[in-house]
Amino acid sequence: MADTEYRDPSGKRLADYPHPSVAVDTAVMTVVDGELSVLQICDAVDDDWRLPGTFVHEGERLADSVLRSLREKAGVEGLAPRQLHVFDDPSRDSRGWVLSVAHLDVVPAAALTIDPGRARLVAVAASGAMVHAHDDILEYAVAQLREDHRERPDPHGLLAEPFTMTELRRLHEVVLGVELQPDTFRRAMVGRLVVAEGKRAEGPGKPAGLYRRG
Amino acid sequence: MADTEYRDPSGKRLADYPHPSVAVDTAVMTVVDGELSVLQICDAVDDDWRLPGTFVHEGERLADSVLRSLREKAGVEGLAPRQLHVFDDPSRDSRGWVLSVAHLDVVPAAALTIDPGRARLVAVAASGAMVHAHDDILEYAVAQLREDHRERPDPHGLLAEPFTMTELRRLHEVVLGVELQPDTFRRAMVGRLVVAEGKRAEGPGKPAGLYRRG
DNA sequence: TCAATAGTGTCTATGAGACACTATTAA
DNA sequence: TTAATAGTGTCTCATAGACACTATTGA
Repeated sequence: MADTEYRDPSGKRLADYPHPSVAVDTAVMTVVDGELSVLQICDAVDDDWRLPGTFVHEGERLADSVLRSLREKAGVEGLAPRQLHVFDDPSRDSRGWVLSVAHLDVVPAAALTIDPGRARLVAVAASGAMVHAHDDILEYAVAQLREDHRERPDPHGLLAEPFTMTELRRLHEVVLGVELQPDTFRRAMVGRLVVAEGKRAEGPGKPAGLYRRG
Repeated sequence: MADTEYRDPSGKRLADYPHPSVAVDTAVMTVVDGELSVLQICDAVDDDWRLPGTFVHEGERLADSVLRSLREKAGVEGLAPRQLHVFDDPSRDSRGWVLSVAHLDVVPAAALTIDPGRARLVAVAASGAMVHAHDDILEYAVAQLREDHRERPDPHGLLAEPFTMTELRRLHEVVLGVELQPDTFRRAMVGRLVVAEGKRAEGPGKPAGLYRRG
């Protein structure tokens, strides 16, 4: 793949330039126990909590680096990593010149099997400071997640289908961090959903209709 | 800055990992002659038109790499580069494993002095294919630019202050690629502008009031 | 005066929000 | 029946869009 004969106008080969280390760091987000939560791992070196990440391997796509880091560092199978931002402050990482490409991956809690020795899920509201400015990454991730949930119903498939309108609303309330009017929410979302068979009753009260994502 | 003693859990130093080349490629956008336009340079190697870019120098911030590449490759003084996306397809660049961090920089035409031997401004609508999938970068840039112009008046300062409401509307029409209703546009924007002194008449007709960005 | 451009009054359609009402179940 | 939850009818208010009107200039 690499054309080792390539030389730039000044005669230098690609390998003659100094190269940064390129890492991916990922905010794996989910909703569990009515809380918007993020996956943290315990850093083997610093014994600090941080977001899972890894250096990019040769010829690897960034999304594949993300999925590999989640498997190796947290024993978690990721889904669809999405680029957020490149953090490029040269003093950001004490190990040297590292560019970190922040990612967001949203995974239903049901698909996350957490090994307590390696990883934990922490509510975003309660998540303390992490190393290497990983809090900044979390901020980007939450902002992106909220943006996604403002228009579309359950855009990342956090709910098991079929789901009730109330379940969908509670999900959006948790992600957005605000209470939503049931009637307004229903009218905004019903056109973007498909009706599913059957009803579901949670305790007393009229059974709720069921929906699937469009 | 670099801690050369750092070793990861498997005993490898940072430098022992293979490293990608990291480049920045920038869509410098402006509006000239009523056209949304992009700066292209003529590639010295391939003799193809492309977006200006460079490899990132050691310890350099990405935004500084962008500004340097614009100075060196196009003789242009950039303003405020903004990250768009990392293009990471390993086969994207024939020279080898290159990650390209796409940027957008919006510069008023008045601040762009184009050396015809090195660079040119091309209307986006008429811009043909560029090398290394630089067309993808342009798509991201245009989408971002339109997003910015949907809410805020002249968000990147393309107009010289003070300006008339009609000048502002024509700018937004060019960027968004649609015609806008003068009255609706005025009412949407007037609250986000500050009134400036004086009037300006362009030919016959009532002289227009002047505004500045908030 | 007329032509041309700037700016406003106002009607209408749309949609968000709020509230009250109806609907359907368990106990 | 009552309590609880689901879902709808409808009023109000804010806003976008459209259109017509007024305002102010040069020729």
